[in-house]
Amino acid sequence: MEKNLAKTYDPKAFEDRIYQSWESSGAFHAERDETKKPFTIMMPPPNITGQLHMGHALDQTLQDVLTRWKRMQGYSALWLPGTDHASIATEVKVVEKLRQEEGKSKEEIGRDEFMKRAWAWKEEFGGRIEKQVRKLGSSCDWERERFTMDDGCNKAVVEHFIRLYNKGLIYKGHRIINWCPVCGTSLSDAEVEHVDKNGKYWYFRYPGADGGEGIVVATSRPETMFGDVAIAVHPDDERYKDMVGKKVILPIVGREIPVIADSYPDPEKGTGAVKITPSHDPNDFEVGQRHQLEQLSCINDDATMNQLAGIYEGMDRYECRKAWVSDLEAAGYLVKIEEKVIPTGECYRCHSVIEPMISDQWFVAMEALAKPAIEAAKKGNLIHVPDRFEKIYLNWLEDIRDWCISRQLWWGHRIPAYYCDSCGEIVVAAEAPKICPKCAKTHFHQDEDVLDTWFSSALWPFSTLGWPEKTEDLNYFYPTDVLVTGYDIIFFWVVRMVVSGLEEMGESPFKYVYVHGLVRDAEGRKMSKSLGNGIDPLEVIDQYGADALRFMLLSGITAGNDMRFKMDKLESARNFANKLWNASRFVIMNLQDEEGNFKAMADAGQGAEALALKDEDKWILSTINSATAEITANLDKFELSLAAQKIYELIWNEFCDWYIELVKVRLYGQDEEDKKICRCVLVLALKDMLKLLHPFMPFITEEIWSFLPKGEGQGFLMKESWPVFRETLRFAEEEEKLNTAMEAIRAIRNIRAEADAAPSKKLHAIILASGKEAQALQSGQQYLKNMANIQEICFAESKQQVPDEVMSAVMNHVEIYIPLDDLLDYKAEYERLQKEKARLEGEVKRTEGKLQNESFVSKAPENVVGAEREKLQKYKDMLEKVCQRLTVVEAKAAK
RNA sequence: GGGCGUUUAGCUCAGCUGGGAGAGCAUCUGCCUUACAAGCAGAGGGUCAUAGGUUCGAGCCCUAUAACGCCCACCA
Repeated sequence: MEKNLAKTYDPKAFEDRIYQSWESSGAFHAERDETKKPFTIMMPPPNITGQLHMGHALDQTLQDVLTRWKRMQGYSALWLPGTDHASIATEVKVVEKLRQEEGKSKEEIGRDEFMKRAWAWKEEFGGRIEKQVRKLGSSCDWERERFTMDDGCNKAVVEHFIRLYNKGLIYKGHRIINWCPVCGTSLSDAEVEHVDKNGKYWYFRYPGADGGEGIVVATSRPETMFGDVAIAVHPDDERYKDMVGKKVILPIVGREIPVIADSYPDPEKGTGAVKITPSHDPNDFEVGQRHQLEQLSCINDDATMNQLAGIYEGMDRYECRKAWVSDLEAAGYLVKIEEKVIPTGECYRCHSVIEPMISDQWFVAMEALAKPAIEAAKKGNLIHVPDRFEKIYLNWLEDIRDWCISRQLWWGHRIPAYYCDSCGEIVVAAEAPKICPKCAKTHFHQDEDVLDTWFSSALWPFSTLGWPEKTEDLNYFYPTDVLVTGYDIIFFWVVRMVVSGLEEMGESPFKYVYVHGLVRDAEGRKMSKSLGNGIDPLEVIDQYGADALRFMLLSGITAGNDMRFKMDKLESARNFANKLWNASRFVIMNLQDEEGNFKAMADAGQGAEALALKDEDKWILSTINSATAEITANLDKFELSLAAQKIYELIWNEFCDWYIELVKVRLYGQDEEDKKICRCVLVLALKDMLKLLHPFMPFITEEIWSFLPKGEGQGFLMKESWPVFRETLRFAEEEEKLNTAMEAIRAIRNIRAEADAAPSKKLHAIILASGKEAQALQSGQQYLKNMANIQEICFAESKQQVPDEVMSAVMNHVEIYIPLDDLLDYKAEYERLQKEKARLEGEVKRTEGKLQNESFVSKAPENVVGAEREKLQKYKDMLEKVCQRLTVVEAKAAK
């Protein structure tokens, strides 16, 4: 067993091992514990077809940070994982596999056989993504893992369906829906993407049946003309007043159709006359209903033309369009062609053009269901982070249309509706009825269709906790606390979860919706398979470690905004891990003797306050203490990125750059009692920082933790308590003192660099100081000596004691002089002082201006005015000193 | 046609309730100093898109404009 960390940071050496030990010890499992408050997050279930991508990685990281943080805060934190059956996506893949491997279609093997293949697919690939999620370090409760098509979820889906049906909120309707001819199924409105495409308006003449001129109509879809049943004009349109009620002839086809008056046509658009095709256009469908028009379909489910298209039967819709237009043109019906951008609906899965079609489908009546969901957000029972997404959420709900939930697929939850073979009576029930309530016959067949994937996803926050049973889990963990997801599925998922949660549970399924953006590539493009610009999180983890990936994904992001994936950010995160690794190695080294046993430490049983702390000890403890408060406040406000940045600065800038360096001289010194205190503070500080960092970088912090001395009953870091701010660890005076010393150190280092004095060269310093600063530097002499490599410091009483041949720096109440003999570079100093003078003059001018402004003095808060006065004094003071020095240096530089 | 976001250092982005412009990377200069060169020390670099307004005070609030991006919308 190694006693200290390995020489180099190698995440591969421990990440998997640590994850396994967490999981096998049950550390992720959330118990119902009435002494604790629950904290619940439902993982958005990844598709079983999916591979882990960067979007998941971000999503997972955000959730894991929140879960680990709350768990450390003492909540019973449940993060429930699972996968989604992804009806269409999976079916497409299984069909494809079947075709490739066996050359068969799904119809050829039949429904039962197909379902077997699909389940086999699920078994094979469903587990893949779970392994990948583990790689990220996600601390979810695998013992409660669920699948949207497992028994419990199935039950919930059927129950929900039946309940809505019985309330009249689910109905079967013969309506126009979005049809994807390639996927071979209907789609909901949300599943249709709108794309602007270059197209045309063709203007055709429909001659009058009475031999008159008829009407010219523009259309972007000539191939639907076979389904035309009327021409509509606006009742107030003078041009067509006489035509209303008359008939026109459908060109070539010869069928007579009426001219009707309806408010739908816009006289400004096209010719003001619209051909009405109720079967292939949603607007025309409505017009058709208003006027009881026939519904003539001319396109088949696979987007070929049917017999209504006559000689074009069997042609693809676009082939037909071409031929039909040229035939119309030849026959003299084409009036003109106009280039036009046509808004087109595309299938969100396969991007083929949606065909509006009339068919029998199941719908959820949304209007009544939407109301409570709107209320929930308005009343603040549902809070969006950032809040602008509330508007998007509300807009969608306030303008909601009925949701088409049936899909002409096999993989999914089969609709629990049964039809009597004799009389056609519909019975909605969990199981096939024994006897028909209408005709008393006994043969039934189940509806062939399955439900929209999102119908089951909508139940996820409570179906996973056992609903419809009244389980203890449901009672304890519901409603959940936060839902974390990307803005791209607000409509598909978030809205529907809220709706069904309110309907079935009477409470919003979560209090907060944390919405994150997309992870784009370095050029800002969306990562996509077709572009091939995706970056595989697993490869990144392999190379840089999961901690680096997680930290990188959280750095510099804001809720709701997209981010770019940059390799240099990743390296920076990895470097940070490395920095922590080495600092920890240093700490551990100093705790141990040659055999690796822990040396004696001052007893910190009563806390750091009980120790004989030196100023720098108080400073670092105080700094960590206030950072703790800030980081916690950031997390409370979902400002994960700011929290991550603060812990980064704390570890690197404060602890590594200053505290470790300050304390080295003590560790290498002779005072054994003081060494004990040093070790103690180092461990205390490191432990607190590891805790603060743990939610962000769980692996490295856990690994380091395992090497540190632990108290009774201490095990995993992930089980430790989140640090809290302690009033007794606030040391304002020491902070001020150290800040003065640091400023002086920086000033001396600057002079050294300017004068090109080697870092190894010992220097002397003469300091002229007054007030608190004088005291701080007097008692902090050792800091300057160690940190700026000063051999001797002389505190002068007056300028007279300062030799001529020096370089200088001016601080508030402090002047530092460094004799440099041959290395003197007055020119450099002159330039620096000039700049400093200009800066100070600016500051003096600005503050003076403010203070001379009477309304500022009278209206601004007192403390602001006071601070401004102090600043003015300080700057004037410094400016005076700089000017004095400048006259000396100017003369020297001139020589 | 509506709505939203972004515009801050060369690049990628932070900037909490309005009170002296920040980080990472890149650049320049020194350093292999016994935790770390995946590092240390020092330095340079910004009219916070533009124009108005509110305010004692604006990167932040209001109005308008521009560029880029996104979402929603049933259009022939």
